[in-house]
Amino acid sequence: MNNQATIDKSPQNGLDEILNKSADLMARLGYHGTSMRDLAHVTGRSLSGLYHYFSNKEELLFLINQRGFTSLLSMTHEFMEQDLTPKERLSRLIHNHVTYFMSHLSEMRVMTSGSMDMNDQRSKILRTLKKEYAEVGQKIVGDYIKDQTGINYPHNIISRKTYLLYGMMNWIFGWYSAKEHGSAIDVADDIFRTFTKGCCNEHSKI
Amino acid sequence: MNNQATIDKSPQNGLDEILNKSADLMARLGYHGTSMRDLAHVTGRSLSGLYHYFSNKEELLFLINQRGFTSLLSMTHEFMEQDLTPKERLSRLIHNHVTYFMSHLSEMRVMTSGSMDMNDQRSKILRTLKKEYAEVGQKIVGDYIKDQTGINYPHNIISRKTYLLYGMMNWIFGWYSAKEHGSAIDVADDIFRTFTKGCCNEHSKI
DNA sequence: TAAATTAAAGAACGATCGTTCGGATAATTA
DNA sequence: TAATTATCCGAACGATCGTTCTTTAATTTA
Repeated sequence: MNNQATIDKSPQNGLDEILNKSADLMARLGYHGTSMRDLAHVTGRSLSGLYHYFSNKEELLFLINQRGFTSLLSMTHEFMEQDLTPKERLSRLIHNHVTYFMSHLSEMRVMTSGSMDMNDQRSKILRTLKKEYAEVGQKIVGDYIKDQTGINYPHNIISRKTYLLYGMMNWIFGWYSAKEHGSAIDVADDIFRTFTKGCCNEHSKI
Repeated sequence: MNNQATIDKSPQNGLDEILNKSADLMARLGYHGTSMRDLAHVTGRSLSGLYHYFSNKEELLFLINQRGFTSLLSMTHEFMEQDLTPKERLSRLIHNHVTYFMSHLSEMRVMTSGSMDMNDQRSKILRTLKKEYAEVGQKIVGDYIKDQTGINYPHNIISRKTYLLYGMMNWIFGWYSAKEHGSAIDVADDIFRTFTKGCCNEHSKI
C-alpha cells in the first residue's frame, strides 16, 4: 500500500480544503453561478455532506472572505509593529498585498467581488475588516506623503490616493500572466515605483 | 391628457432602456444572481415579452458588453485622429475613460466582471473589442514614456504599466463617492498626476 | 380598410436550485 | 468493548430558474 501521508497536491483536509476549492470555482463562475452540487463535485464530497462544515451557501461565502481578510490583516499588523521608515512601510504594504494576492488569486477574486449576498450581521463583520485594512493603507500612504512633502493632506485626498494604489494591486487578476509580466516581486516593485515616482521611472533606484 | 412626450426619468424606449435597467440590476446582483423575472419587473415588461429583444439571457449580457465597448472605442478613436502631443493624448484617454466610467457605472461594472458565461463566438467578439481598446491604451502609454524618457521599453513593460493605469481607473466602482472624492474631472486629474508623477504631486502643474 | 408585422402577455414546461431528513459508516472516547 | 460523537451519503422537498407555446393587442404597411 502507499503511505497515506503522500497525498495529492492538496494535502490539507477539512474546512480549509473546502474553502480553497470553493474559491477556485466561485472565482470562475461567480457566487450564484456556482451550485452546491458543483462544490460537492470538486471537493469530492456529497451534496449533503458539505453541510457539516457550514450551515448554508451564504456562510461558505462569508468564511472565504473572513479567512482572507483576517490573514491579510494579521500580516499587515505584523510589519506595522516593526520600526520602519514610511517608505519602507509603503514598500512592505505593497509587497505584502501583491504577494498574498498572487498566491491566493481565486480567494482574492471572490473577496473583491463584493458581499451583497450576505445577511446584515455577516456583511457588517466583513465591512469592519475591510475598513480596518483600508485605514491601515491610508495611514501608510498619508505618512509616506507627509514624510516626502512635509504636507498633511486632508483625509479625502489621502483616501483617494490610497484607493488608486489598491486599484493597481486589485486589478491584477484581470491581466496577470507570470510568463509575460514577471514574478510577484517584479509586479510589486513596478507598482511601488509607479505609485511613488510615476510611470517614467522604470529603472530608477528605490 | 398628458402630452405623451413628457415621460419619466428614462425617456428612451426599447432595447436601450432594457440594456440600461438590466445593467443596473446585474451590477448589484451579478449575472447569475439576476433572474429574467427580475429583469421583467424592473423594465415593466412581462417575462415572455423580453424575448422579443434578445433570444436568451446570455445574448442580453453580450449586448450590454458590446454596446459599452463599442462606445468607449469610438470615443477613443475620435481623439486619436486629432493632432495631440503624447501627454495630451494620455490625459484625454484618462479623462475619457473615467468620465465614461462614472456616467455608466452599472454598465462598466457588468463589463469588468468578465464574459465567462458567453458562447465562443460572442466572447471572441468581445475579446477582440477589449484587445483593441487595450492596445490603444498601450500605444498611448508607450508613446508618452518614449516622449518623456527617450526610451523605447519592451512590450511587456509597457503592457504592465498600462494595466496599472487601467487598474486605477477600473477600481473606481469599489470606492467612489461623489461627496467625498469630487467630480469625475477631479478623479481623472488625480489619476493622471499619480500615474505620470507619483503620489506626491497633488498640486503640481500638469 | 385590409393585410402584415411587431410588441406584449399568461400559462406552462422540464431542469436545476439550496436545503433537509433519516440512516449509515468511521473515528474517538469511556 | 461499548457508548458517543463526528462524517458522510442517497433521496427527496418545494421553490425558482430560463425558455417556449399560444393567443391577443397595437402598430405599420399596402
